[in-house]
Formats: sequence, structure tokens, C-alpha cells
Amino acid sequence: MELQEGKDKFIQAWGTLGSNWGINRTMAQIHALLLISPDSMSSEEIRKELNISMGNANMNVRALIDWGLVYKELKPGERKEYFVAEKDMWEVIRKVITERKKKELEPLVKVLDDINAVQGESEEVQEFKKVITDMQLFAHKADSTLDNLVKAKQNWLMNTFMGMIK
Amino acid sequence: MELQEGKDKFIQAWGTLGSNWGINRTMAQIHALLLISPDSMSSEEIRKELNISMGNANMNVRALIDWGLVYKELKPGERKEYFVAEKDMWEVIRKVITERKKKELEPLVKVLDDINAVQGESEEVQEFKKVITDMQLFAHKADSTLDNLVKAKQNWLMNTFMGMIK
DNA sequence: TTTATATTTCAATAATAATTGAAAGTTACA
DNA sequence: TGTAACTTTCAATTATTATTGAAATATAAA
Repeated sequence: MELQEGKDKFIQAWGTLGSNWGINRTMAQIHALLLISPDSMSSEEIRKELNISMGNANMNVRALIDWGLVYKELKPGERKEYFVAEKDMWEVIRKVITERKKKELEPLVKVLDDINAVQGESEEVQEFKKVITDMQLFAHKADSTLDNLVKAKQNWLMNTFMGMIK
Repeated sequence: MELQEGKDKFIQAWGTLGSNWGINRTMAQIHALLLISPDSMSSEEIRKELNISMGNANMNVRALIDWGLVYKELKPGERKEYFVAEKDMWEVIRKVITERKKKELEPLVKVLDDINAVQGESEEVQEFKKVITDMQLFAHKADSTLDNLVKAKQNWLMNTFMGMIK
């Protein structure tokens, strides 16, 4: 396989995957592009490479910066901004976990804690509270597990975790 | 908080959350409704409760059955089909993990393995392959970790895992 | 078999989300 | 300060995804 073909496939795949990850296609493609680019890229270069509008490029680069997946780089004597991706895969994963946790888990924890205030002794209430309580248990566990994972040093996933599981 | 209010909030929240989970709103709402219902429900009852069309109810109930989150129940002497949710929260989580893994992780693993066939010695190729290899490492780890998690007995998450992490 | 009840399918429509394009806003330096 | 280079914003448009509604299919009992 040629480099260019590999790159294209990767950008394409990361874009598609992004959709299933709560990240829009363009945002994921820009991320992919920067990940495999040896040098930082300007907005203009990104725009050209992916054939997207300036506005689109700008919005999605901003989003990537918000996620902490991309950094702004200012070259001395240059007016333009350049962008580099965080290349440390462990960091990338931590940041994705952090953001997804925020979107997917934390609101659930909040609602469940909230809902647990339902009063009553009837069978229906019991049934309801059982579901909520069970769910809370898992949600809180998942929440703190992911917190620990994110706090953990690199290699934790690789060594300790795998060793422990089997 | 009254039971009805709690139920509504839960259905609402689960529906919204669903969107961030790659599950459409209606599918998630039906799931929520069945989870907290003490009895199995017919298509008609679901339809009425959530104010959705028959077609919509049908499609999403099917999807829930495909995910293994809902079972069909036939009552003797009755023509209609009834539906019950899997109430064991551990099973629910296993099934959600299984499906999300299928959608979100497996295609990535496949593409990465594929792309690693890129040939060349140039710096650019090196950079590219480094990213891909790093990613592969994590993807494979995550893949097998989730496999093990899904295979594990209930309480694994609760006891062992938590104990291990800290 | 016919009828009444229940389920499935799917093209048309509606709702949601992403993208463009153009105008407004910034900023460095001539 | 004025201007050119660049960035940001956002209403309008386009693309994507979900939902409806109605017709087609299936099935149990009369």
C-alpha cells in the first residue's frame, strides 16, 4: 500500500468512526489529518486538503482545541496560526474519555441521583427505585473508574490493567 | 417527587442520553419505559405512552430485541405480542458494550490492521506508521479488555476491578 | 376460506445536524 | 490611522437521520 492511499484510508476511516463517537465527520477528519502530519498545518492547508470551507475548518479546529486534541502554534514572523495534534496516544485517549464521560455519563449520574427522590411504598415505586438504584450503582462505579483511569499514568492501561484481567 | 414525575424524567433523560450513545431517542425511550414497567407491554401500549406511530414503535422494539435488551413475550390466548426489558443491569451493560464495541471499536481495529501494510522508509512513512502502530496498540488492548469484561461474571466490575484500581 | 386483528415494510415527510458563503471582526505593521 | 491578512460568526442551504402513515403481509379464529 502506498503512503497516500494509507493516509486517505485513515482520514476516511477516522471520519466515519467519528460519527459513532459523537464527533462529527469533519472534526474527526481534521484530527486524523493533523495526527499523521509530520508538521503543523495552517487553516488554509487543512481547508485545501479536505476540501472544506474556511468556516467549517475554523469551527472544527476550535472544537478540537476545546477537546485538548489539537494545539495552536504560532510561528515567529508569521501572521497565520498553525495547528498541531497531540501525538501522545495515551493523552489522546485520556482526552477523548474525559469529553465522552462529560457528555455521556455525568448527565446520567445527575439525573439518577435526582430521580432517586421519588417517594412511596407501592410495588410500582419499588420496581422503579430498584431499576434506578441498580443503574446508579453502575454509573457511579463507571464514573470513578474512568476518573481513576484518566488520572492514572501512562502504561497503566497497558501493564497493570491487562495483567490483572488475565 | 411523585412516581409519575420520576418516570417521565427518567424516560426523558434516557432518551436524551441515548442520542449521545448512538441509540436514537425513541429506541432509548422505549427501553426506559420497559425497564421501569413492572409488567410487559404491548406495542399499542408503548405507542400510546410515548405518543409515537405504530411503525416507529415496531422498528425500535425490533432494534431493542436485536440488541438483546428486550424480549418478546407471548401471553397464552392472546394474539398480541408483549415486550419485557432485560432487568439485570449487568446484562444490560454487557449488551450495550457488545453492541458499541461492534460499531465503534471493531471497524477501527480492522482499518488499522489494514493500513499497517503501507510500505516505505521515508520520514513521512515513519511518522505515519508510528501513529497507526500506537493506535493499534491501544485499540487491541481496549478490544480484548472489553471482551474480557463482557465474558466476566457479574460483580467483576463491582469488586475486583474497583479493588484493583484503588 | 373469510374476517378481524396484529405486525412489518417503506416511500414520503419532518426534524436535526453539518456546511457553506459572505459579512463582520481582529490584529500586525506600512 | 489605514490596509491587508487572517479569523470568527451566523443565517441560509444542504445533507443526514428519524418518523409517519398507509399499504402489504401475516395469522388466529369464526
